Amino acid sequence: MLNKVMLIGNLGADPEVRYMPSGDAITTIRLATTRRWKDRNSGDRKEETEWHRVVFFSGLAKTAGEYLKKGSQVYVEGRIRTQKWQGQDGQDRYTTEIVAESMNMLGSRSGGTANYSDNNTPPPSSYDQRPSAPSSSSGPQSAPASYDDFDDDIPF
Amino acid sequence: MLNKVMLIGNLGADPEVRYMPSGDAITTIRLATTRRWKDRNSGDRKEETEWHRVVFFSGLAKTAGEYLKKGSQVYVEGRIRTQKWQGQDGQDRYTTEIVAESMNMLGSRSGGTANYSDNNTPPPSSYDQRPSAPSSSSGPQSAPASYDDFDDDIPF
Amino acid sequence: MLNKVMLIGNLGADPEVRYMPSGDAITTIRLATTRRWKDRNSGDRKEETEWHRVVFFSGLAKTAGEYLKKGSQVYVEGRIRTQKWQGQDGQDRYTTEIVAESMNMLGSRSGGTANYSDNNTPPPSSYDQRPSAPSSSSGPQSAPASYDDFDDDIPF
Amino acid sequence: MLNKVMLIGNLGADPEVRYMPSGDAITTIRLATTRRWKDRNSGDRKEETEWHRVVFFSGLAKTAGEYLKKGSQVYVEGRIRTQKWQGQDGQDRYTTEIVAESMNMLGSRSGGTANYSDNNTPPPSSYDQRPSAPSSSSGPQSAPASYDDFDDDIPF
DNA sequence: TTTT
DNA sequence: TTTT
Repeated sequence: MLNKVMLIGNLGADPEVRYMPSGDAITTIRLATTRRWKDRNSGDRKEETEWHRVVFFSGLAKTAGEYLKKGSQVYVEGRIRTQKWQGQDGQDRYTTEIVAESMNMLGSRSGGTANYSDNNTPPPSSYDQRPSAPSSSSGPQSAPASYDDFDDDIPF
Repeated sequence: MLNKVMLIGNLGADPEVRYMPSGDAITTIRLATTRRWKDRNSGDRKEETEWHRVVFFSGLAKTAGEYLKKGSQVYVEGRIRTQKWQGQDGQDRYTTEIVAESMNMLGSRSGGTANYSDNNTPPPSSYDQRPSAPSSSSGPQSAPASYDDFDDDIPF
Repeated sequence: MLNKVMLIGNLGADPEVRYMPSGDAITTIRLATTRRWKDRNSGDRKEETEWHRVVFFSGLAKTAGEYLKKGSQVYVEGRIRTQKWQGQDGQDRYTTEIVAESMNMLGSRSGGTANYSDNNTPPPSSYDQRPSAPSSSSGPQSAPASYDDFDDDIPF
Repeated sequence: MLNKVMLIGNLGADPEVRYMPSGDAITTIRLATTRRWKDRNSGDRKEETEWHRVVFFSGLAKTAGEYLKKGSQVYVEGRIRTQKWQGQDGQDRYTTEIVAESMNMLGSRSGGTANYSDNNTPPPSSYDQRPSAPSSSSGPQSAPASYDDFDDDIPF
């Protein structure tokens, strides 16, 4: 019942943003996580880089598309999803990806706004997707990417 | 920016349920997690049990209060919170607890309804708190503990 | 740098155990995690089951092969790994799996030994893989499945 | 049985390093995690900072003591531990802390060696504690802080 | 006491 | 393809 993925890594390229007929954004990134270890016998340092396809929906997609870029370090939390599709040869293929449920930009101490676009929007340091909440960022060209549209108020 | 706790353990006692003036429930449990290891030198088996105070709010509180009981095995995800208070001697004291953000009852394959109260409500196997959503379970004595009141629909 | 997966689910079939030339076991399971939610518009209950291929090595493989079976509920922690291979048509294919780093059998209070094989070995409730430690449980037919072969002693 | 904590935060002060009679280091940090949300009714932005006491042992303690400093952003994984002690008034007191099991320095792209001490040691970007392995980095002034002393080799 |  |  639990299907949770937590990644900290760097983007191999700028995000790709697509749009749904509804106007909702879908953003995809390629995220590298590198594991380092010493070989048990030889003592050699080894490393292995794993590339993850991460998909963001709704408000998260907008934020990811705006603030992430090639090289960014990011924390992503989400779930694993494997999708089945048909190759041109008619055979089944499977693609596994991470559906992001929240993200956090990391290491943004150094630059401040310099890491982000040319306006002076405060950078999103934390964002939690709340798919059920009404998409409050109404209308085109609303205020730049409020990255915390939803309430999180817990009594007491 | 990340403050996440994940526990799998058993309740040491039945949940305690309190009510706010607003009528919202607040449920508290004591959860045991046991770590087992072998002593490096002696080779002896060792074990250590840690007790956690876990607090549930809103809809989660209702569910936890209804379905959990002494001995139940449960997965809890949440965050750490330390609260300061004053002892009678005027000195500062600190209490650390886990604020639950979601939970999952475990091991409920065997019994089905037997693990729960006397009605034949299907047991809640997964529940995600969405504090911002309106508390839809309207009115007293509504249908027994809808444990997934909120939408989670993600486009595509 | 972080690549972490946490799953709680049930096995869709008995584990498959293979052996390396070295004699080490490699165990593979198919694990189902089910997500439930309500459709935002229709209000309908929905659910989606995701199947994960989980691979265990070394001591973990032995334990998983011995104690897990079809239907078992288990907690698995590990990392995502995608492997590339060639189809018969010469095209690249990718398979994503979870490399297990620790596991926990769940819900085994109720049943006790009934959930396990015919001897009265206590069930493994927690196991941490320590790949670097020597595989101490040497020889055939050693004491039944010591599931915690390695030291975890932390000073103080 | 699972007792896992994952934190990403910033150090409020330089680490404190103590030494055991055995010579092993024990390092303690204060780590801030900040949660931000919007008030449900007023719509006001709110934030709350939680301070965590994190304790590192063995090799991890050495690394944490050497490379972390006030303001550093770090990922810490560990477990919750509550210790009981007696106040001067003879009453029981409890202190909850996080026992670190691994850590990762974050956001160190910008600075490179500038974030670290005056030698040109490569910064530790990932470190996993393996308490059971022999503390191989023996002797004073050994090669500067090998942050991955232990083997992690997993057979295919 | 950190950080954004 | 990223990063250290």
